[in-house]
Amino acid sequence: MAQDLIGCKLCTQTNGILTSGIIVETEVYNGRTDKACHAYSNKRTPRTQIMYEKGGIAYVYFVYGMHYLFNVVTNKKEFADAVLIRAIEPTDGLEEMYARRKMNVNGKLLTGGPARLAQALGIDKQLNGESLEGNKVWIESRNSDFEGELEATKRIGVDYAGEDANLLWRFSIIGNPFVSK
DNA sequence: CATTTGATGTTCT
DNA sequence: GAACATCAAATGC
Repeated sequence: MAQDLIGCKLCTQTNGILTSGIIVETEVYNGRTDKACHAYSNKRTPRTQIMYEKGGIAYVYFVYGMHYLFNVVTNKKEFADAVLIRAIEPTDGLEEMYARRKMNVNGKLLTGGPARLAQALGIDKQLNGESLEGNKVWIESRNSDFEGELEATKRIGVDYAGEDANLLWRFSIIGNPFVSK
């Protein structure tokens, strides 16, 4: 799923304004075997509950006191798996993204990074649990002429997860300028 | 350039 | 009370 999502277009629409971007970097989280997952060992808390729903909805959570991160819930009901969207390449609604990010130039600082893309797309906890088939947030299929080449690397910021920190569960398009380094 | 540090609040123990 | 799937500004070369 994480590999298939790359090249697809993530879209949001709030107050009638469309903003979107092509997904260029993702990470996998597995709720049964992965110490880096909030739902590791099938842990259920008010926060993780949303990951146990049937796939096709958003999991949005807050970290470091100031950032929202956007994930796609991917598995069957009761199987808490998710894919974190780490970077997108902006396509629609550039002006709105500049305003939300308080910036005025396109580049990796606009949407390269999980908290940056969430801010650019206007994603916050109100979208937690939202269907990805609705009209607030959705994902469009990859273009048939998509030619990006993927690489698998270690996940970012999960050193606390012991050996699971070494899993090659981060996927990105080789050479894409919006991918974090 | 690289590295450090401060901002900030929700979640879980 | 500690940890946290981060970022940007400030510092040190």
